[in-house]
Amino acid sequence: MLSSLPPREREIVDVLYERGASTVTEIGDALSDELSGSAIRAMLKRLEAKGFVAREQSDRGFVYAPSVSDKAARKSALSQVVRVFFNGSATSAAAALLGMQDAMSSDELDELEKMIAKARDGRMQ
Amino acid sequence: MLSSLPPREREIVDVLYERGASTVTEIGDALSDELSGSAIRAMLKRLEAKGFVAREQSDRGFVYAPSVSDKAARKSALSQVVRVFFNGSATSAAAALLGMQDAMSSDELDELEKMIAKARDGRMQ
DNA sequence: AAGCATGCGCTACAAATGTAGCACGCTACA
DNA sequence: TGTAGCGTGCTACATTTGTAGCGCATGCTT
Repeated sequence: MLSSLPPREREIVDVLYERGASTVTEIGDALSDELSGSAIRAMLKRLEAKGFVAREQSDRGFVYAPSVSDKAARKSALSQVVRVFFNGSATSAAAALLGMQDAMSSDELDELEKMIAKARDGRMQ
Repeated sequence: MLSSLPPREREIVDVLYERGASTVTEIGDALSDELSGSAIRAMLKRLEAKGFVAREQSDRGFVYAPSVSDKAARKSALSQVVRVFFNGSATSAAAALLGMQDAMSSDELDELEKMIAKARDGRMQ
């Protein structure tokens, strides 16, 4: 569970999910505040020990990536917000999403309607 | 920002958002693992100092509640997942919500469609 | 070849977190 | 009226986090 991580470690895996596999330098750039390379490396080491990130050699040096699949992490994160803030109702959460500033484009709304229709079909039989 | 909290503190405010104002005992019951009352109180004290929870007297003793409005916290939490896991696309997030196990009831789907129509209207003019 | 910049791991250490224990006051009830 | 129990606050302490510094390799530049 990502939420079991201390804030800084959490921030770093977030960056990793956001940008995909990254080097220490890239992570440093992505972080909100300046942070020494060795500090970041120490974090990554702990995260690796805990099994949240994996690293591998590349031509740019070591790159780090989340070791929990995007899919699983997404699902877990969503369930968490739904449970905590929306009383377990995925619908309410979706509704809130609709209401956010960066409101969706018409195309996106279309697509969403399609998905709803599909969900309805699945439910029918 | 809730994500700046250490795991245990975070867990406690989550409980508070989930159940609303609660006593120390209730919080203890809601937590996944057994935890001494004084431990919980110490957490709450820190959370209070940081401005994340407020407490007030009630007939059942002190009750603690989040001091950041549900609305703001919700929004912030959603933005966070959308940014980190859905590349900033609220639509993708909503789609993922549709696909979750606790899939929605027909009624809920209906309601969601209404909301979409409404969003579309808002966008039109 | 000497010097310089990078990227790395290790270690150390201050600060924050997570937890338990103790002592107090206020019930309630034998 | 003692005494058992609960909720509270304080303090102390082990562990974990967050960060910087050092020294080592590697590769590039002149």
